[in-house]
Parts: sequence; structure tokens; C-alpha cells
Amino acid sequence: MDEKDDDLNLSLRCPDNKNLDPPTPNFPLNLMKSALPFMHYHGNDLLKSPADRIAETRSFFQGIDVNRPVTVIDCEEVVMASSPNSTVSSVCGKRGEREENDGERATSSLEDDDGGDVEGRKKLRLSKEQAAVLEETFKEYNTLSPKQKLALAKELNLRPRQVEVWFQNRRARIKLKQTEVDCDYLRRRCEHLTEENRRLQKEVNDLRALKLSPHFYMNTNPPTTLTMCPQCERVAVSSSSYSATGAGISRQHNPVAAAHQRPMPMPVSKFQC
DNA sequence: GTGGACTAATCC
DNA sequence: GGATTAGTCCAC
Repeated sequence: MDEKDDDLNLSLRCPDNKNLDPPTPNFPLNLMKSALPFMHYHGNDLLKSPADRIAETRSFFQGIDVNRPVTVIDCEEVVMASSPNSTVSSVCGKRGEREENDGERATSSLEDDDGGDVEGRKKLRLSKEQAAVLEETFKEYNTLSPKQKLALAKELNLRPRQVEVWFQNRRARIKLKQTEVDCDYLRRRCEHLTEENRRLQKEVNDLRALKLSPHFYMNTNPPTTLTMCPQCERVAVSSSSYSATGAGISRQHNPVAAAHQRPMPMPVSKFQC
């Protein structure tokens, strides 16, 4: 068994850990463009790294009065981002309609009441900046309140529905990855326990063979006792007449005791001593 | 394979 | 009834 198993530190995420970061507090409700560090990627802003922008956004988010009323500047409005990486918001029409407007990717599109388009779905690729901000926000709030969603959508020039879908997918895929980690851990645990079971079975068989062995009944005065090592839980033979010279049970016929005496490399795991 | 988007089911 | 999840499609 790989000793790395000992380092397996499964941090099972509680499915409800979203509640650890309450979505609502400290989220920006002020949507004044002048206060939004990400709203304009013009001029010097383009020279800033995504990390700088994230830091700006973070400080911005944390500096907002949560109780201030929301100033929503038409969050459904789709504004073309100036960033060369920016893409137009996807459109949310029925499947089958989505191929109709391939040539119009760079234009804003008509939308229905829900912020969705009626022209058919287009594939959105988030810009690095958008993805970075979404990721950073997700680290703090893995679910968004409606106000948070609106604010973030406005900031990133996305539709609230897109932000919502992004968070849904993010949660789903993180959960999927966590499930894979869990499965891997359980598989290793199963292998470990199988191996442990095999070893114990062998010890049982050895002890049974020992019991049936003629040697077991020789020199039985004083009585031989089996004791279990509290550390490794292996059974050892002890007897007042036992000696390393073989007066008692020969180590050759007592593999358990022999194993205990021998400086055998012990399988190390957190389940064994 | 990744990730944005959708629908249906489920939860609260 | 709105929010979320599970499952899925499919553009890239």
C-alpha cells in the first residue's frame, strides 16, 4: 500500500457549505458605473492584470453598504465589451433555432423578458477577465443572491442568466470533481482494508495451524499465553519458559511471534500503528 | 474534453 | 413559485 495514503486528507465538502459564505452580506449593490472597477476596460485599465482587477473588485465588493438600495441600470442591457477577449452574450432561444444567427456573434441581440434571447443559443466564451472575476466571486460566494447576480452581471457585461448558469455549472462541476476524489479515496480505503483483511486471515490461519501443531502441546508447562500488542495489535506468544534459544515454541513455528520479533517493515497507515 | 446553456426534477 | 440540482446537449 502506498504510504501516500496516509496523506490523504479528504476534505469532504459539506454540500451545504454554500451557507458558510452567506450570499448577501458585503456584496455590492451600488451599480454606479464610476464605482465599478471592471466596467470600463479602456485606456490604462487595459494594462492592468486580471489579478489587479480582481483585487480592485474585491475591495470594491467589501466596501459596499449592503443596505443601500440597488441602483439597477437596466441590467438586461447588453453592452459590447471593449476588451478584445470579450464576447457577446449568448442567446437563449430554443434548440434548433440556435444556428440561425452565426454571422451575428458580434452584435447585441434581442432578448426576451427573462434576459434571454429569442434568436437562438450561441456559444459564449468568457474573457479571461470575466472568468477571473467569476472565479474570484465564486470563492467567496458559491451561490449568489439575486442582487449579487445582477451586480455581477452588470459589471461583467453579461446577462444575469449567464452569471446564474455559470454559477450553476461551477457548483455542479466542483461537486463532480469532489465526487471523483471521494471515489478515489474510498477505492484506496477498500484496497487497504482488503489487504488488512487478507493479512489478518493469514494470521488466523497461522494461529490455527499453530494450535494443531504437535509443538503446541510440547513444553506447555507453564502455560503459554497469547497476548496482543496494544500498539500493533498483533498476537504474540509469551511464556515464562519461552526463550530465544528455542526452549518454548520455536519461532519457526510461530510466524506471528517471529514477525513481531523481526524488524519487519510495517505497513504504515493511519489505521495501523 | 471543456464549459456555456438548456430542461426536468426536486427542494424549500 | 423561485432557486437549485441532475442530466444532457453541443459549440469550441
